[in-house]
Amino acid sequence: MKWTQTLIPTLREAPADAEILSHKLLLRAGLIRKVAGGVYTFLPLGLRALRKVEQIIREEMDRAGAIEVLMPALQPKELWEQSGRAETARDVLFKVKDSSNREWFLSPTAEEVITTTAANEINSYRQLPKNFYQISVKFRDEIRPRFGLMRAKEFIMKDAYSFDTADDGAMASYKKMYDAYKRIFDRCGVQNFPVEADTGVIGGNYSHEFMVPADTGENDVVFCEACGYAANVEKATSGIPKTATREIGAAVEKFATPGVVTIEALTKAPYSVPANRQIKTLIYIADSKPVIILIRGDDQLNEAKLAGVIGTPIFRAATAEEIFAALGAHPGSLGAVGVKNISIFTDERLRGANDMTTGANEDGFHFKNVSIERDIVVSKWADLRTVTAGEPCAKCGKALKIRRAIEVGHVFKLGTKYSEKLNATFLDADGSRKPCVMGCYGIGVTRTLQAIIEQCNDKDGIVWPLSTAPYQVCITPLSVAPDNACMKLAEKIYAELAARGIEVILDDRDERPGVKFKDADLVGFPIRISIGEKSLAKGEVEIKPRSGAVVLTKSEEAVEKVAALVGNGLQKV
RNA sequence: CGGAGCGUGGCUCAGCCUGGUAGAGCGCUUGGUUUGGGACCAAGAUGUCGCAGGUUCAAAUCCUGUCGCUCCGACCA
Repeated sequence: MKWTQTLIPTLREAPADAEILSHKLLLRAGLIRKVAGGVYTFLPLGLRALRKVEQIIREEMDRAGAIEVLMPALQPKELWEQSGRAETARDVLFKVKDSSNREWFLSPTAEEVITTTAANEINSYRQLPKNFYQISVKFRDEIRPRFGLMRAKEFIMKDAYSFDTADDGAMASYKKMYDAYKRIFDRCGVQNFPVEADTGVIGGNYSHEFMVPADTGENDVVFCEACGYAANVEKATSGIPKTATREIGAAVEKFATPGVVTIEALTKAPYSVPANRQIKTLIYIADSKPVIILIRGDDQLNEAKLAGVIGTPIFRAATAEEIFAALGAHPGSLGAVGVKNISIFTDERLRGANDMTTGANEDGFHFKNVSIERDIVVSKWADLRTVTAGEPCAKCGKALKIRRAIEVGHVFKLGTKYSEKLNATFLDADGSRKPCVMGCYGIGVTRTLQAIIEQCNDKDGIVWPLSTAPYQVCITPLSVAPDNACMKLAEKIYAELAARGIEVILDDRDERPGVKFKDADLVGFPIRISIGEKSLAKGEVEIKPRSGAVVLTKSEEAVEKVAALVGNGLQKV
């Protein structure tokens, strides 16, 4: 490709609405342009890099035995009603109507469609297992798109769906995808690691996310350097001790706490109740009914964990009015002592706790000497607290750490949730009809592209891994006059590299050398070949890896050396 | 949806407080001089100051509404 033929609109300054480095570089290097918030056009260079990521995914999915299909973005509303997700996923669904007023959803994923396909086309255990995948545009009605391609309304995703006859087969399919994901992200040239994950509203019971470490990521990952434990903070647990049981049998006692409405205030004189001897009482509305959540005063509720036990995907924190209606007191004076007819979910860390202080459901009063199991009717015990850095690892006891990361892939073991609802059944060898056991596996392709840039850059611009660079080699003749020796040699090397299947761009712009060098660095081509009159007079050209030093090379050896660099993945000249 | 901020040429921004016929740098066009890390000189082109309404002799500037964008929060397959 000739630079003047394509369009690479580099920018010296980043548009003001780009916040994080990778977003700025995407714009400055001329890879994408914003059409609207969360909606982007891929320009030629950006598309090439995107196709590289897609191709790696295709190769690894194919290697893992998955088969490619393409499903519609436009999906009938009825299908989503059948699975129940029209309701549970309503906030992220783009809804459209056609001219005859029929309702459609723009697909954020395709469990419904693929499961229907399986229901129609798979009848026998002899046809299983199967794993279908597609790479396609997906839509999500993001409340707040941000960070360029990271969180967009429209994005490209690879989604795959496995169908097995039984649990052990489903586990094997899951493992294949897990291994394929590791290969995919390694090949993309980014640091990545799998973590145990929450399953969210997609359902299922076993899941891992693939994370790219980055301070600008939107996930907190808890990990243990000693034993390798790693989990999304939504899922993570620790070996933190339960609340100490004390040898005090005194009865519950009400005491006045005028104006005290925070845990913090109660820790101070004259009350001096440490936060770890307080019970925090939170009210949520689940399916229109109030529920009480109890956690220790020094802990934070983990809503993802709560979602797993509360029994409905539709819940939210209660308003002050709803709280008063339910308990007769305002936030800051709430408690569960003596409460009946409201479900009480209690964090495991409070099991056995006594000598605790909590609100009395009367503004301005608290109870002390509260024993959870004696004084409160707990509906369900569960792990509801959020792990914090420094807590002991549940597996090995060493201190846990927390870091930010970008979620680029997610694998789920789904079970039979969708196959039952959408009748994806098969006739087993024993003649019985069974639902397929499913798994689903997503990769945010456009997000992965940005994650690569977020991780692979320096002060001058992007530093593409060879595997995902839009072009592997950029040839920079310092003079572009057609009869100039530099340009003639550039054309020759260009043709020879291209003939070897190397992806090469020739910067044939009539620009000053500085401009060309700056642009090549900004865009981040892995290898630059500079051809100037000074070195050419000695029969040499320069080979410069993007992140390495210039190597002077005899011009007739340049093609061979660059081909070797590309061939061995840029290890050495 | 709650809180904060911003909309002025392709990009970055000044001007607004204190109303008086719209500016700078970069980019773009033309000519010339340059030519190994974002050159220089000269001459140009490019704006309904987001949109609508109001106040005023006069509005980029003040007021109201509206749309869009960004950040924090809530949300997140």
